Amino acid sequence: MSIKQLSPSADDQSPWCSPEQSFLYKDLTQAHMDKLDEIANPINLQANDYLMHQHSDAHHVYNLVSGNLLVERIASTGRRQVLAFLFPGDFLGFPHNNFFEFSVTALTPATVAAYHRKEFLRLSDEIPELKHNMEQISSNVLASALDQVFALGQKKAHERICFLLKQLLQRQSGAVAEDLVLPMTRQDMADYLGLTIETVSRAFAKLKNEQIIDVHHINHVEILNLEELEELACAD
Amino acid sequence: MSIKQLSPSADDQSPWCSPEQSFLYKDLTQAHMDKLDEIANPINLQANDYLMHQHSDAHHVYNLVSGNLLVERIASTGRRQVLAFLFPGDFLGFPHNNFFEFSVTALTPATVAAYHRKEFLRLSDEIPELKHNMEQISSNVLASALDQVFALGQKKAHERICFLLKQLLQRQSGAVAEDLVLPMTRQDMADYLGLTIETVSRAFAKLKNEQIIDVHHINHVEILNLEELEELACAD
DNA sequence: CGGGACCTTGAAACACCTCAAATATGGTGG
DNA sequence: CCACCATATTTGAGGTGTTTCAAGGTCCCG
Repeated sequence: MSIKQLSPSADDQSPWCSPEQSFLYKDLTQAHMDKLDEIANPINLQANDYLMHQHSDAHHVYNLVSGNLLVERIASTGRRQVLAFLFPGDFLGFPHNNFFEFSVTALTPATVAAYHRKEFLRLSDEIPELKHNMEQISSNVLASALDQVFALGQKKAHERICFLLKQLLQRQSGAVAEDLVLPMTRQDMADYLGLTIETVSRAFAKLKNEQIIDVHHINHVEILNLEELEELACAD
Repeated sequence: MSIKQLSPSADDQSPWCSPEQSFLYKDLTQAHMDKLDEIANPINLQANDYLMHQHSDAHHVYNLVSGNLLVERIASTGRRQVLAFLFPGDFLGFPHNNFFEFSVTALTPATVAAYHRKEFLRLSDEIPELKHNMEQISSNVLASALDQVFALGQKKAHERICFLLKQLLQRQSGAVAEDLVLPMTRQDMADYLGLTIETVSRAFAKLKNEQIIDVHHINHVEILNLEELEELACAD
């Protein structure tokens, strides 16, 4: 099955995943995009489906086409840390690790392009721009992880919530301050930010009370005071 | 000045930084090691010297030869997060980031090999084994960052201390359970683990009281019960 | 309309933080 | 070698933020 069958567009000249959406495709020629598409296998996930499990062999790498994913690590004690939320265009799976030290699950129905790791590596050796994009992506992933370390180490509960909201606003394509969609549950946010679900809930109440946000619907938030939110979020 | 002048060995056939010590040199031929050495510039640091400052241009990448370094990020609010402790053989500086989003300072007198970023990249394009080592190093750095996220998000104070001690025991070459050296201050540990200095001190007291460690000297610890320490440290 | 999952709110407990003081450490000059 | 100083660390008491436990409310879907 060709990956192109997933594309809403019937135009065979355009890649199924546009370069505007995905960092992976940045600066690639049409011919190179086609080569990538040739080795791509589409995977459709329902909400709560697992794309991969912790400690599994890393036979594939992935690119998220649509929907939202969650990356988590669960300890033997049952404690759960959410490591990342993924958005369309995000790349997943480090090609130089033989194992995935995390699980990945779908928050919403999602479509993922899967590449055999070896084929992908061969292609990235062949296409310098692709290799370069991979290096940039690795850099960005590390930067995100370090931002999370800073947030968990230094910020208070309501600041961590602002950190998350700011991140969602930046990374959700098409997100606007008037209607920010939260694709994850309060528990997911809590496990991402190193808090409990109750603390997350109280932090939302506090931010609402301070007129920084308004919660229109459980998963729809309006940013009323973006400046103040960023002030609270950053601290760097 | 040749980097070899730093080597305690007068043997010009052996690299100044041995492959046993440094991941960067893994599987490199003698000729390739020599090429690396040719573009290396030695830097000597005293304790508390800065190797680089946050937001500075990344003109170089580095390899730590001797001594211990600390990687930190300081927010505009003054809050400080220690991102990593570095040991001999550790690589530093992502070649695909144009800026350093952290500062690096010496905990002890240290020697660092500096490489011009562009020359280093040229060489890594030329030597596949070097490129491969870089990819492995990037993977390992990310893995460490994710471990830290888990620790900060999910672990209690004394568990975080165990996490740090276990890490030091693994990464300090030549470290033994009978005499583990702590090259950093309590404040550094606190800022690494997202705690205060007092909490770190009390966590040490608790672990000592429970006969898991013994504090021979401020910076010299004996691990009395490694199994229990790892049990507390891990939780994954 | 009913049931289950998710979310919010309240009260009490706890871990960690803050502030303050005491103690220990390491370096320096006599 | 010792006294002295600045700095780092420990310890104590009290306060705060977060968690825990429990109850009540909301939303969604059949």
